[in-house]
Formats: sequence, C-alpha cells, structure tokens
Amino acid sequence: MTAEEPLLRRRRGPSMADVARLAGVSGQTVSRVANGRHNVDEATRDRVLAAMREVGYRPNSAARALRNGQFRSIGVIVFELSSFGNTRTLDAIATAATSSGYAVNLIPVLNATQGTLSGAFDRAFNRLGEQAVDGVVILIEAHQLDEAEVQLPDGLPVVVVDSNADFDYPIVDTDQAQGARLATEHLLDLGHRTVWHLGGPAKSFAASRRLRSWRQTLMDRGCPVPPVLTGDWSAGSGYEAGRELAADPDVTAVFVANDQMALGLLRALHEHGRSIPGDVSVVGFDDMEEAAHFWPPLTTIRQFFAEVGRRSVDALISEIQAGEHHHQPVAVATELVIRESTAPPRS
Amino acid sequence: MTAEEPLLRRRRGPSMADVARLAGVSGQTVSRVANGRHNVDEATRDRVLAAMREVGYRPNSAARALRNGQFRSIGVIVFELSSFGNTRTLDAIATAATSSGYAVNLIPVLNATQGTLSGAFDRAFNRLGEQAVDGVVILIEAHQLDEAEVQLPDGLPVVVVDSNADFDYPIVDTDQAQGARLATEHLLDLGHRTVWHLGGPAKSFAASRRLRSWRQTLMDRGCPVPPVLTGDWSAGSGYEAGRELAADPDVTAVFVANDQMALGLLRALHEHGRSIPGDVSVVGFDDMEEAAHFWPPLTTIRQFFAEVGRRSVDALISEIQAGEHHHQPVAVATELVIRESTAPPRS
DNA sequence: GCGAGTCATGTTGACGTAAACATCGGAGGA
DNA sequence: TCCTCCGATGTTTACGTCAACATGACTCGC
Repeated sequence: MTAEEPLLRRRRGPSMADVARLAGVSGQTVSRVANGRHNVDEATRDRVLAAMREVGYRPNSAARALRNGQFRSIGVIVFELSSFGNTRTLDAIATAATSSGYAVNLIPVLNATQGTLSGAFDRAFNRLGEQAVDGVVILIEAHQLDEAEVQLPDGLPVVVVDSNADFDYPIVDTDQAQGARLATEHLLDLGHRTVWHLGGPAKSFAASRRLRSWRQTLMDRGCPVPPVLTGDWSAGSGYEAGRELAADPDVTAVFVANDQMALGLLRALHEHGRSIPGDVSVVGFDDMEEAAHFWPPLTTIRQFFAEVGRRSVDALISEIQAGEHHHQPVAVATELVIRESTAPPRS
Repeated sequence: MTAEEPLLRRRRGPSMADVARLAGVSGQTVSRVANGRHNVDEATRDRVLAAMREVGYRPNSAARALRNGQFRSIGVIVFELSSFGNTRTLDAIATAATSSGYAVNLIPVLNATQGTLSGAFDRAFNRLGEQAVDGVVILIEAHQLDEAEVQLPDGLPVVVVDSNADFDYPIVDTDQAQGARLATEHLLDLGHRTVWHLGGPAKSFAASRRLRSWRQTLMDRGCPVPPVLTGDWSAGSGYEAGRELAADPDVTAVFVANDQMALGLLRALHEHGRSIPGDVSVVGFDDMEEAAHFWPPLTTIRQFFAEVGRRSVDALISEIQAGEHHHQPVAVATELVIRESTAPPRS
C-alpha cells in the first residue's frame, strides 16, 4: 500500500526546512528572510528568496501563531441576517483590519431561540470557545447578543459597535442623538408644527437613542410630542406604519428611524394619494445608496459607516497591542442630506 | 524587574498541561476529553471538565491546526465594496461554514488600480500568501479578480461564485439565463410587442448571461431586438438610462438587470410623467428586500442567494475533505415574483 | 487458572516557526 | 600583535496539541 504515502503528505506544503535545504542555509536564516530582518547578507537573502519561489513556500500561520502567542486576526461577531448598516461597517472593518495586517474572522451568531444546537455540539462550533482571534468587534445590537449563544471568554479584547453607554467595553458608534436632532430640526426649521416619528424596535439602543433625541428636540422647541410608531427596521413595517400615518391629515412631517422603513412609508403615502413633500415631508436615517433614487429622492441623515468601522478596528488593535482600555465612547457625527422628500408645509 | 514576568506570561492562556496538572491526569487525557472521545472514564471526565472550567481552558486552535495540518477555516474573497447580492451570499456562506465547523476568513481584495501597495508590503498583508485557510470561495466577478492583486496559491481548493463556464474551478451560481428568460417571457406574455433591456456592466459575466438570454428569448419569439442600454448596477446608472427610455414612447416594457437599477429607472419614469405599469412595465432582478416596497412594488426575478452560498460551501468542503473536483457547474434556479410594476400594454 | 482481549490512561515525538543563545570570521583599536 | 566587538549564520528549544505506541488492570472463556 504505497498509495498511502501521497495521501499522508497531502496538503502539507513546503516548510522552512525545505527551503533551507535547497538554499543551503539553516532554517533560522530562512525565518529571518521571511520576516524581513536586516541582518542577512544580500547574496544569502537572494538565494533564499529564490529557493522560496522554487518550492512555492508559504509561511504556515498556525505555526507562527503558536510560536508567537498571537493570531493577527480579529473576530467580527455579526447577527445572522446582517442589516444594511452592518454590512457597510463590516466592509470597512475588513478593509481596515487587512491593511493593519490582521485577518478577519466572521463569526455569525445564531439566535438562541431559533436554533437548538446544544451542548457539545455548539461548543465545537463556537469559534470563540477556541482561541483563534486576538480580539473581537461586536457588530450586533446588545439585546440580540443577550439572546444569543455566545459567551465572551474574559481577557479577550472587545470593541462594541453600539449605542449603549453602560457597557464594560470600549464603544464606537454613530452619534445617534446628533443625527436625530439634525433630522428633527430640519423639519421644524421648514415650518412644520411638529414632527412625527417612526422608530426602530424598542430593544435597539440605536433606535431608542434616536427616539429620545427626537423627543428632546421637540421639547426644546416647545412643540407637541405626537405618539410614537414603532417598526422593526424593515420596509414592510414602514409600510404598515405609513398606512396609519397617511390616514391622519394632521401629519405633515415624519422622521423615520431608517431609510428602509422610509421607503415603505413613502409607498403607503403614495397609495393614499398623499403627495410628498406637498402633503407630508419625510426624513430618513442612514443614507443608503438607494435613498437618492427613492420616489421622491429621500432627505436623510447620512451615517459614516466606513468611519465607524475604521475607528473600531483602531480601538481594538490598540487594545490588543497596548492593552489600552479607553472607555471613552467614540461617537461619529452624521450629516443631513437634503433631497426632495422635504418641504415647508402647505400654508 | 520582577514586573517583567507578568508581562511575559500575558496573553497566553492556560493550556492542556495546566488542566492536566490540576486534574491529576496526563495531557493526553485532557485532549481526549476536549475532543469528546468516549474512551475516558466518567469520573475522570468530570474531573477534567471541572479543571477546564476552573482555569478557563480554551483549546488553542493554532496548535491544533499545526498538529492536524488543517485550519478548519475557509477564506471568502470579496470585493471591497460588496454589492447587495454578495452580502446575502456571504451571509449564507458564513452560516453554512459555521455549522460545518469551519471558520470564515474574510479576505477583501483591493483593486490593483486604486491601491499602490507594493512588493513586500502587500505580501505581508495578503492573507492568502500565508497558509491560513483550507480553501476559498471567490465571491468576486472574475474580471475584477483579474485586476486585483491576489494570486491563488496552487493546490488550494477553490470554488467560484460566478457565471463563467470556462473556469478551471468548480462553479456555483444563480441560473442567470433561466431568470432572464422568465422575466422576458413574462413581459411578452402580457402582450408587449417587445422588451427593452437595461443590462449590467459589459465585463460582468452575470450581466452578459442575462443579456444573452433576454436576446435569445426575444428571437425565439420572433420579436424585434431593441438596442441595449448598459448600466453599472447602481441606481444612479438606472436613473440615467431611465431618462433615455422615458423619452421614447415606443418603450412599453423593460427588463432591468437588477433591482437597484430598476429603482433608478422607476424614478426617471416618474419624473417624466410616465405611469407604471400603465405606460411602461418594468421587471427587475434579485428581489432585494426593498423591491416589494418600491413605488410601484417591483415585479422581479428572485435569486436564492442563501442556496448559492450553501451550495458553494458544500462544494468547497467536499473538495477540501475528499479532494473531489466536480467541474459540473451548479446553477440555482430563480423564480418570478409578480407585483405591480407590470401589466398588459395600453391597447 | 491462564492467555487473549478490552479498556483507561500514560509517554513520546512531531507539526513549523522564531527567540535565545552559540559560533565563527573579520574589522578596528591599543 | 592581540583582544574586543560586530555581524552573519547555525543550533537548540519551546510553543500546545494529538496520533501512535506503551502500560497496566481487569474481564471473559475454556
């Protein structure tokens, strides 16, 4: 059974030893070349480099990680169905991490209520149970995390992208309050008597921040505070809420907690024959790509997801490398983008 | 300088040896428990488990990977700005991989034309240069990959999510041709004389498949083939194309190569006062969440991204584990979703 | 009652890398 | 001329895990 042999050596690439043998040097010298050390003779370096190319050498990151006690890898915990914003943030995180020389490990969490992976089973599959990353960025809303079956090993550096200030970890997020204020004030400045609000799910910290800030702004300006509608971030829930709002002639301005719900709301308004912005003005939140092409193009609050992603990676890496904990939350400012869904109320 | 000591042992968690010492067994027994082997006495197992808990043991995946010559990790190569569909596919890939016990490594590629990472610099950061994954799923359109600075080490199992049949790797993708046919026939069946087409970028294989199939369908039915408009998948480009189309009264039916462009097209049509579906019918492609709430709700071709993701992971894992290469491309069928953007032409 | 078989457990070594230390030849200073 | 220092290179070892083999206790069948 000599056929066994190739099978055995399968998927085990050339190692330093192979390169060393070919180049006629010691493994250590190969290591030095691979790591770009300067204390290697020019001629030797070239010889080693040539040998590497010849055998197709690639450093084995497992051995490296074992040796160094570091993985140069960060985990990103995301909820199974990544929402629009998370996707953009994730993108930025991946880019930032990569250019800092860190790999990115995607760790999807399954909602505990929906899966029934139990005991040993889930343990094997929970990548965090295994030491394989140097730190993690949590991209899920905290309340979802609570329900999920991840528990964070302690001692692992963590950065949370969320809006809950009462967290034991460093936090990076969009400045929800500032954004909501921007939206509300824009509508008020246009001359609307007050502003309705379609909020996100009650358990979301981001949603409640936006809601609180909207209410505060109204109160600061001495405007009446209308009852709040609540959606679940989806266009469908925006549509449902929109049907209620469309029926009420008092409603002339709505601040919707995200663009997707705003889309649904727009549709409901159209169906009821209410013109936008003639009869009612609408402001969204996020500035997703498509918002500029809604009908009408949506005035909205632009979030800088890329910035959030970048900042969270920076924070995580400095925590990993320096052990720094700066519990000072990072709030990334938003920007009002005025398009065609807002106008002064009909006089 | 005794302060050095804690620094030294920092970030090096407890190992099997620590657990073994505490439980009064050998490291091997700890290993057996950790791997759920059955040849361990009940009492011993409990003792070990308790010890693990006490010291907070987590298996070191680097050591494990080194030992086994496998990483239990797959890489997913994505383009920097992940498009809508890719995001959904990525999600499915992550879920499928996780539940097969594989970790997911996100590998963003930077377009070569835009970054100027050179030489040693990029080598250090290209995660594929380092052996750290057992295989990769390529989620980028092939033409983008060509321009990018990734080169695949050979011997690495690869699955491509794309529509190019002339590939040296296994392929999984949506059945673009079937989808485009569905869309075109729907419009024709409604009674339209012919169907215009707003396609995706010329270099995209998916786009050209859809285009070819649209044209073929028209020819099969003996309909005239109108000139093709080309966009870049974005709503903005859909809007531009829409302005042209809206000006032409002959246009009564348009098949748009994705939902985002369809959104822009819808907007352009509204601006020109053309009613949908009264004056012109529109069919999209993708069935993104929001499509149901466009104005009017969009008739579109639903892609099953989750299925594509799952199938590609399956294919990759079987390639990794069994070394199977089945170059038989996998095509996932689509489905026509009829909503309110299509109707018979005005008689 | 004794060899064969079974099962829990222990010991050894190797996976690929890189830090720490060792070696060696030559440059420079007295 | 001899000693020191430095830079290039080699040797040893440990990182944590687990397969392979070794050991020893105990059971079973005849």
